[in-house]
Amino acid sequence: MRIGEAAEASGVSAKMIRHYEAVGLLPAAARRDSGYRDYGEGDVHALRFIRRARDLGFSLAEIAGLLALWGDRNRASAEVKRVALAHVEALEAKARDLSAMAATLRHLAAHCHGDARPDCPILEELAGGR
Amino acid sequence: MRIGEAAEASGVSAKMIRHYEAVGLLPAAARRDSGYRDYGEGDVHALRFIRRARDLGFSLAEIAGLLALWGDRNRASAEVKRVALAHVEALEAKARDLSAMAATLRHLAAHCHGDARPDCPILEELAGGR
DNA sequence: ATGGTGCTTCCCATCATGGGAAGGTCAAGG
DNA sequence: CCTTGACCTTCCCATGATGGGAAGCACCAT
Repeated sequence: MRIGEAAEASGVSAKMIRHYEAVGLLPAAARRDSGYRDYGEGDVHALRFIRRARDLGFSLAEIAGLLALWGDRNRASAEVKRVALAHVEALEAKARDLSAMAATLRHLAAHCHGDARPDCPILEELAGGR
Repeated sequence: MRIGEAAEASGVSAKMIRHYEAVGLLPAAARRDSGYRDYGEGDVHALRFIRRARDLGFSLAEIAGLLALWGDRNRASAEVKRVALAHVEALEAKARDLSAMAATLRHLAAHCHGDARPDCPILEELAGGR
């Protein structure tokens, strides 16, 4: 199938499919005489794999590792688990950071009148009001 | 003071100070005869304001708005509060997304033996194993 | 005057993604 | 047979915030 159909079938845009090939995440696709890229079911599976991994927040570098593990029948599941849990830690840390920012800001906003008056603890805090 | 001292005093790198000026977040700094940028206390206050806003996850575009509000003595605090709460929503949404990813992945990892055997529900899920 | 430190501008890289231009390919229909 | 339109190709540029590094100028202490 052509790249547009592979994109449709996998949920990865044609633009990104070409990009993944360019950065070496995917092997160079087969070509028709016309020069068009030609994909099979196996390629679509790999693309779906990548999309799901992206949906779980893995970077392309991490996905490259996961693809290698996926393709290695003798891999130890311990290795996969290690990569996954390291990523979980990173996700949770980032989530905590964002939640902390949100909490701080929500606290400041709670003390802001939010009316026509100009005084506002949010700006005062940003300006270094302590 | 020169840019290095302003960077030291504000916690914003010299590189970023120049960048903020280049993108219009800050007015062009005063210059000495030598061509060196010259900063005063007011500039350092603005830089600290930016750094604190960045620490709370505001984008440079949002900060531009906050700086304008900060400099407007007649602003209504309602406006500031509105911007802040919209940002809180965005932060919380992003935190939820990350937490959801982490939870999904942690769940998958919990069902992965994590030993020398090759079978692994994490890869199976990514491969679309349902 | 010399060395070292700090400043200047300019270009490049990151990471994942998309927009868009210029031009080639192919199938359907007049 | 030729046109039209949808699809493909490559290549360049942009995003957002930050940093690295090079080439060259300014300044200060020795």
